[in-house]
Amino acid sequence: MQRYNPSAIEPKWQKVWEDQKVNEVDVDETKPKTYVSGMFPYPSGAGMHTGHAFSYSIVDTLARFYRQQGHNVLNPMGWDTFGLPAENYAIKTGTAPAKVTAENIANFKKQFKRMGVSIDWTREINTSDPSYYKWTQWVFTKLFERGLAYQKESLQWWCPVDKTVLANEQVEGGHCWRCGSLVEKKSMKQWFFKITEYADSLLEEIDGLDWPQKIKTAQTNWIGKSQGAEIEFALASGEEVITVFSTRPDTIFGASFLVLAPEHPLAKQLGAGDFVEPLTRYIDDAVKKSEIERTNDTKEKTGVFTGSYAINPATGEKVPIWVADYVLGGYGTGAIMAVPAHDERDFAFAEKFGLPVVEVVESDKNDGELISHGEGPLINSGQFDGMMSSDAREEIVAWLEQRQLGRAKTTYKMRDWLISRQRYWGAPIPIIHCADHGAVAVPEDQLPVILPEIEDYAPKGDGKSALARAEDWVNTTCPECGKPARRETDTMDGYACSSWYLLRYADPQNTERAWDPAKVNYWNPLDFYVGGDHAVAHLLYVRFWTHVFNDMGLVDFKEPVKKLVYHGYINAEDGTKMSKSKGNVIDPLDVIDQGYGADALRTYVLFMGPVELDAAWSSKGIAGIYRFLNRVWTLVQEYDDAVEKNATDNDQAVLVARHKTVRKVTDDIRRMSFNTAIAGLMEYVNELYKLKVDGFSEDVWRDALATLVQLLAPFAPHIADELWLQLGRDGLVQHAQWPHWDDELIVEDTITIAIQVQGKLRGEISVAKDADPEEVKALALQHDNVARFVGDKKPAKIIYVPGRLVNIVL
RNA sequence: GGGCGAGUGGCGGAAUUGGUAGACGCGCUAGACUCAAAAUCUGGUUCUCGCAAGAGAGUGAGGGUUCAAGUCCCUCCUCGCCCACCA
Repeated sequence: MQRYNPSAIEPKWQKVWEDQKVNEVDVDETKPKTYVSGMFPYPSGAGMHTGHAFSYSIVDTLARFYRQQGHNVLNPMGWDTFGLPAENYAIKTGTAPAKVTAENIANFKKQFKRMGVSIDWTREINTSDPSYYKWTQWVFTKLFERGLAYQKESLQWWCPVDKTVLANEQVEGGHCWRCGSLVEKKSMKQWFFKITEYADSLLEEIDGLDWPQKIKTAQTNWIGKSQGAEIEFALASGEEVITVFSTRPDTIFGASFLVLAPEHPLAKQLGAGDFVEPLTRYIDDAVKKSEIERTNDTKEKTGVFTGSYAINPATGEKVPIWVADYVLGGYGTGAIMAVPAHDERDFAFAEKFGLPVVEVVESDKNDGELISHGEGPLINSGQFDGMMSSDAREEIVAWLEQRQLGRAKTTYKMRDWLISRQRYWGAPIPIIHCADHGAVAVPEDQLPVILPEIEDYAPKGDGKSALARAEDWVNTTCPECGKPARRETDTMDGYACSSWYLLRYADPQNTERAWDPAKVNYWNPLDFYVGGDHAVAHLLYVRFWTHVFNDMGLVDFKEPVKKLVYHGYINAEDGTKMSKSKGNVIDPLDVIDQGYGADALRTYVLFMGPVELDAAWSSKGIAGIYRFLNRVWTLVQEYDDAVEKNATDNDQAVLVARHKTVRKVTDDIRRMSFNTAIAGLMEYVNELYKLKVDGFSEDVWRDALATLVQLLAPFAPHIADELWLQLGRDGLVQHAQWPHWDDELIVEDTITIAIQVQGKLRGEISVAKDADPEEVKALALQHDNVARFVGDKKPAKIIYVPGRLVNIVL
């Protein structure tokens, strides 16, 4: 009898799969397709970690499950290689990022292969390879043509350590998402993608996505659509007009002052008399501070009076204009009408500076509440008195519109996507700046704009990438007029590269175009996208690009991903995050090498708990899974023992257990409940061990074991193919038909019915599966313990839930 | 402050439509095998009382709907995550 030895069988089967090219696929209209992918990894020098092991165990289990179901399954892999770690390493050591990246990829690939993941490696892509970024650049030029890529001078988040600008999504609580340093505001000319033009389209499609609610909510909040009105307040002196944005135009009669953001273009000009000096000082101070610093201490409001007044267009009264940093320059119009009676922030400000508070909505305030923001009938609002505030919103906007003092307006929190990076290791922005023609896109036949090799990768903090110093490369000619011109020296945000790779997998070697629509429309959109990160950034950008491609007629669908499987993190044994400094990192390759093998690792990470939850690694836990695989192994080795006895008494029980397990495992995998699917397999194995003692007929036993192997294969593919061979089956498990079950067979002839008296369990009886309800009720009343509780009383009602229980109500 | 989740044994968790709470695993424990240990196998394991049969309690707290509630409704507490002066 052989012992279970994963380190012997796993490399053997990995080689068989590779030699037989079993995972290489092509368009095949005769089969249902399934396209599954994890979010492609950044191949760091540290190699694969438990998060990768978890993600790709989910991906591969789905891939193998649907393959066994007869689907044509695309399970590709690629590398998200542009980015700061490789460049920082290059700056430190002088090694070209491309070289380090190639080494890291080789290492990652080897590690993934040792996991036994069923990847079609002929489709491997690498975002920093010119054959890939040629098409990233091509997409850029298409967006540029459509006015969706544009340049503008603006205040931007700037990371002083990484010496680059950052997108809003890359600033976390005022700190750089990469290095953690405090970010600053800096005014620069930058490239943007006009994602705001797609705000409504992206919002509309969210509802229909089969994605976790928390991700959908996060995206909805990020887009942050709010409907309101722009209202014009004329200055009391002079021609100028201040436009404010409000979602509560119904409260305009209560607007007792205006507040401008320090960045507002009129803020300084409004200074009058003695107020000029403190106003200027306040504005200069506030603008220097980052937005985050300003918003960090939310408690205490600060601000200064400008000395100027505006006219409330509803009341005609003079209202003072203040400047305060609680109003943000970048949202709405950068100016608000303050309605202190119905807004907490305005109230706090009014209270501190002694400004008037006018109630205009009547409502029941709870004890201790000074203001209300609920709905109610208007008061102190002229001709609108008595109207419900919710109705007044439209009426008042219409009234203002008529007098040309305002209009309905929708605003979004989302800003355009800033994509230029003053760094070397990224896809060059394919633009040439010409003195006569301005920014000109590089024509398709001149793509890719190859990232040149240079000596010194370090940015010098002058707001330009190291590319600016590659004079030979920078100097070129204008595609329009042929005169000398200069290349754009910024590179693209890495998120641009990852916004279309899911399409490239469908047609990865195409040199004529980014993809063949026929192939993409066959494979895409993804059926399953697996990851545990990028709730808004990547997952919003990839949606944005796909919406654009749909508008351009390049793809037949708007949404790139049907089902998003968003998984949790695997923490260290003590429940804290794994980190090198704490020394509590589990290396999945070590786990394999310790002798547990890839099958145990894969099965264990899926058994730990529901995929969406965080879980703590347990060395005892993986040992338990190894024990389980060992039991499966041994069960097959003892095949002859069980068959020799050739008894048939247990055949029916084995059959029932088998069909039950097929149903449970199939259902559970379909609903992503891998932990319970594995638990079901354990139950089945325990049951077979018990039944094995008495033996069975050979064909029943053989089917029981073959089914076990098939159901186990998505989780533990190596042991499955090995045992499949031992059982004398042909070929690989993945080429066999997934087992079927028969609902009729699952119900045993005799079933156990629970008996309750007044809802409390008092006993059990066994009845035939098709027993007559009246008969079951009578039997229930005869049960000794039940009779004791019923006593002399006559049951008022007897409820029978077929196949489950009887409840006797007294 | 806003939004979204979640609270079940010693631990991770299960209970898919309101129908026997605690599947499965870990741990613990008793036994078998062994000179012994490991490995393996078999049994037990929510708490309290009881030799047992069984009884009582029990899914964060309190109330409600129902023959029946972990599941539905209301009030509250705690924790986690995301966003956060967005007018």
